[in-house]
Amino acid sequence: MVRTVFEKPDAIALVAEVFRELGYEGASMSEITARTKLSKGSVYHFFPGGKEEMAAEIMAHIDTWFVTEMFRPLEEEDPREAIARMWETTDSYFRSGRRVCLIGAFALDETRERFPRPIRDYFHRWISALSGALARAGKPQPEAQALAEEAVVGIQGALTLARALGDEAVFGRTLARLKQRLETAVA
Amino acid sequence: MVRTVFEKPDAIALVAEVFRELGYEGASMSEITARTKLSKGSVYHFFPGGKEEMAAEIMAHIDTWFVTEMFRPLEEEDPREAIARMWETTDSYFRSGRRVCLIGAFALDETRERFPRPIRDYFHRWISALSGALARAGKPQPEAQALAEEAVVGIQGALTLARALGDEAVFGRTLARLKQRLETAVA
DNA sequence: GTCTATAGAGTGATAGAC
DNA sequence: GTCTATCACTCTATAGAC
Repeated sequence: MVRTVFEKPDAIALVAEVFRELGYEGASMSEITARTKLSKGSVYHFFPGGKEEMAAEIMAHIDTWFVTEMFRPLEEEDPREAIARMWETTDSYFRSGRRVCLIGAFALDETRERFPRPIRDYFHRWISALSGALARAGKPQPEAQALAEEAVVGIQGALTLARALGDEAVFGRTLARLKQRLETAVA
Repeated sequence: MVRTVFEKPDAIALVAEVFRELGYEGASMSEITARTKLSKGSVYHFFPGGKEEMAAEIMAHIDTWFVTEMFRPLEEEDPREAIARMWETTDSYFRSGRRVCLIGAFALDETRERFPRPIRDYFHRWISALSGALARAGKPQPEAQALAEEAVVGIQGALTLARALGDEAVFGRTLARLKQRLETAVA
């Protein structure tokens, strides 16, 4: 019998991809154990609260990653540089449109009722971090807020369309268009 | 024993709302029968193929509705009028952002693998109908296609954000912005 | 009475929890 | 692995339209 030792951060990342691909209801325990190679014992060792705890920890993990890699730079560093890096981070995180937004997917069905706060906070912070950066780059407040909202809306929509059309190019075109528009706005 | 008689179109519409709210995997037979008041007997009478047939008929029903109310007008009628009506139809169909796009939600998880064609065709036809209308209104082709894609991307993104933020206003703002942009483009 | 659509208990399989 | 609850689905009795 071969025993593989997992660390909790690995377990979170592995289970996250199953939820991302199948959604909350679609991610059955048997699919989770089959796809991750984690045993049922390991899964309940890491997540005594079961599926609900797995999803909560995954969302917290995603949120922490975005705060570190994107939101705090937008809030604290040179705004033009942070915005430029945001497009690269977005493209690489979502694998140029091949990976969906787990939190966006959770928002669409009743999974939202289980986790309203983390879902709301994630998008709210993205928009407000970007809006703040645009404001520091010289854009007056109401337009900065509108542009930030347009960008996050566009990213989510492009992820949906890329999956629906089976054509990731729509994601790249959308990012390029939004990047151009924000650069023009703070030029 | 009280017997309620349903017609198939009513059954499709009732079941559609359950799928729309819960997603494909989340819409269990017990939720479907509980929420629609259809008995299991009725459900399997109308949809002998079970859940898969229900979802297929629901998507066909949605597609037919959009073709009649939106895509054919965009393809055949006065383009400026049809585009103006498209914004009203979109706002009313999605209940100003309170109702999600079932086909968009299906695209995000493995449900897409069950119904790749209807999902792809729905969005493809929306974009190409709108692109054609913009072209007939005088917009040169490559820009018409890009604007149409931007509009459909924005609608989908706004539906996700409206649900995620629990704030339907983002949907109204997005529709207003896109409407303005397309009108400016063909002015 | 006939026939079709509905009601809802019952089926084996599989879910999540432990 | 074991548990119970719930899953998708089947089946039979019968209500109600003719």
